[in-house]
Amino acid sequence: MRIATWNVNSVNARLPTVLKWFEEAAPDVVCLQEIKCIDDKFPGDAFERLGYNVVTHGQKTYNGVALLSKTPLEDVRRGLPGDDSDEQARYIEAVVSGPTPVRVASIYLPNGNPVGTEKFPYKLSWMARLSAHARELLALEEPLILAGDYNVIPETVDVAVPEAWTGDALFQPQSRGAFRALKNLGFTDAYMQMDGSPGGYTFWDYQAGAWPRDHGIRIDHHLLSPQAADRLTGIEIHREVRGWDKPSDHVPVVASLAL
DNA sequence: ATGGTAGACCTTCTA
Repeated sequence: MRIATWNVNSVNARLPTVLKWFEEAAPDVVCLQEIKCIDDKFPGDAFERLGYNVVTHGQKTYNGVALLSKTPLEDVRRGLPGDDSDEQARYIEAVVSGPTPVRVASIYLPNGNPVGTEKFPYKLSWMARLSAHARELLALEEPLILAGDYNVIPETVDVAVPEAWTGDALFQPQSRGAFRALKNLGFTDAYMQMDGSPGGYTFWDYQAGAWPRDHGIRIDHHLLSPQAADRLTGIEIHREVRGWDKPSDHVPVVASLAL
């Protein structure tokens, strides 16, 4: 089973590109982020025609996440628990049915910039809520994958030009520490487990020639529970997609599991 | 030259 995560930066602006990748890569499960539309505006028909079941947690203009799967999605949760006043659509979770069911979450972690505004503590409190929820999910002792745009550069090897990111929320010690704390609950970072080589970037800014200069960062991650990590067989970063027409600034990342 | 691009959408916010 191949499980992908992709921040598409508007599913409607990018629909032909997204569908092209789906047809070429034929993933079994996809976690989308930044769909940038409400549920009613999500182009579900186009994905259903390709054989996917679709669940969304959308929002007008900003954010929005979705899960797509070739097999039915059950036990759907929309929104991260822990703060009923949080109106940002950044989390959806479901169980992918099959011989070995696997629980999958599509995560769009807050960016947090600029540091020094209310956005940064929002990021950190959202990460604390994610860790609290993840702890409960780990207690189920099931195959579990938390995949998405974490908006965290874990280590210096995960950024081409570290000095350009020192003041950025994605590379703050607090952000990186919170990511390590989440991982240390018992998760495996699929990329580090299967590859781990420097330069495994998943995002290149639209500005300042970041893509042609390969000034990227690795911020899209699959975190696997022990029951999922034991079945992990590979990780692929589809970086060529960044060179397509009208690309997202993120590329798809695909984890393979023996399920 | 305090830059540069992209998307939603109504003038500015988010990234």
